Amino acid sequence: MLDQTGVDSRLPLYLQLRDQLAAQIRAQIWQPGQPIPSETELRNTYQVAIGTVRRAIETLVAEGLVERTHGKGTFVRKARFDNSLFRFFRFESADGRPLAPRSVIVSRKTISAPPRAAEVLRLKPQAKVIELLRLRTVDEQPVLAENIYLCEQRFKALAGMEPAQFGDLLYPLYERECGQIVASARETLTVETVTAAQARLLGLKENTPVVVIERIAFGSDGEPLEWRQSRGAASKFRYSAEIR
Amino acid sequence: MLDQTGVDSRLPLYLQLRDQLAAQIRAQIWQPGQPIPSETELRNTYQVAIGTVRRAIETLVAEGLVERTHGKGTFVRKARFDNSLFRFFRFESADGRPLAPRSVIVSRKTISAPPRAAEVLRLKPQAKVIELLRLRTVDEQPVLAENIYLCEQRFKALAGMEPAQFGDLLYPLYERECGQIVASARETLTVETVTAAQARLLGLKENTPVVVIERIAFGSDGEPLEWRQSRGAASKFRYSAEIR
DNA sequence: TAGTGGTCTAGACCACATG
DNA sequence: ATGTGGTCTAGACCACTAT
Repeated sequence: MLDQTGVDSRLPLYLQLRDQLAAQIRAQIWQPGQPIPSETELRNTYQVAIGTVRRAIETLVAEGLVERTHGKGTFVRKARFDNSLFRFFRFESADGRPLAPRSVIVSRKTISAPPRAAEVLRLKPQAKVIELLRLRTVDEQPVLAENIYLCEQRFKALAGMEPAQFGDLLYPLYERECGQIVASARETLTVETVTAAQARLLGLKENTPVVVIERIAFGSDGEPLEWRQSRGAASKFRYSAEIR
Repeated sequence: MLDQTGVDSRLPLYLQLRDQLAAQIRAQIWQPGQPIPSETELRNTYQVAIGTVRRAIETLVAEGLVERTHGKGTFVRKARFDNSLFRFFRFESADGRPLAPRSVIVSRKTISAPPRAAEVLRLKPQAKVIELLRLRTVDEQPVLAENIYLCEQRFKALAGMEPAQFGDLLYPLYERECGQIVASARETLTVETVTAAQARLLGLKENTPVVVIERIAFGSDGEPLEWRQSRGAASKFRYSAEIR
């Protein structure tokens, strides 16, 4: 029925099919923005009922891997998701024009994982991780300081590149250079007073309150890919969430 | 097919059925915690295919109105949702026991709606609203100050009651006394420094940073029911959210 | 063992997008 | 006109829960 490339045949059929499709998306066999085969085609190639195909695709839609449009088709979703952190800090230039945040990598090191990083990324205690310190600016003003941890295994390619070449957005970089696609994230917000080092980085007075956004970013298989802490002045912060 | 009590017959069948079922849940014909009729029963009474019944119920599940358990049935969900705001502030007593927050209504007035309240609750500019000021305490210590606005029409019953009788949780009260069930909410978080009045209420020093949680609570029909602003010391704050 | 929801089939027909 | 996804039917069979 389905060829058995690593799918668990104890799962319901529609989930086995979902896994097959997800695997092909992950393997970039169907490129982001491009359509996947139609329901009828999938029914033929996998020899299952059309309803089962639909169920599998509906699952992928719910997970955000694909998008459907009525008469057009089912398309692999581009990871537009990035930058979404940034919308939580509101910065408006005087004339209200939209402002593009810039990023500077302040440092990049390969170190053995701090205990908390290893725990969050589900690595062995002394596993290697890449640590990035990154500063995000708007109109030359520093606004966000970020500590980012990545599993060295998965993100080897970044250890060899010039940090200046990383560009302003990391998630497209992860996708392009390391084949790692961020699909979802969990964020935890707290407020603390700024440390001396961070006050210097951000150009804040000491004891200013800062918001800390701790983010764990997950791949479409649910594995944690990135652990990130972002700090910015609390006074410029705004965050929205839906409940239920 | 479906009897036409206010459902839009231009909608797909499964949505018409969803609306019918949702109406009966709202009308308390099926009580929270109790099962709704089985798929087969619904198929018979409404004369639609079983798949259509399933689709309608799946929609209700997604909206959080009912819960399904395999061999048991489909149950109207109890609004356990309450109290969820409170989990965003972490308070631990010295011995780590779980602490029940207490509530005190500091004031209750019926006033004509402030502009922002009217806007949020989608009322006419000078419509009457009930304004509650409420203080939440843990171990006798004040921790959260809340301003709450409710449409007077919908929540008439509260204008007549003794505020001391309200109890510690408002949402069950809304449900019991006014038949209003909160199904979802949108929260927006910001940080500001405390005003003198609130500093007094919360027992904080002036200029302490506080987190403001502005919440709009919606009924299952998507109508805004309550507008609430909660303020608490930023140092005791913790908030989690899933993205995508 | 009976009753419930969960999976799966094999279609028909409709609505939307595009050439 | 063709091809896509969206709705709907009328079942069969399986898995879970309770008695």
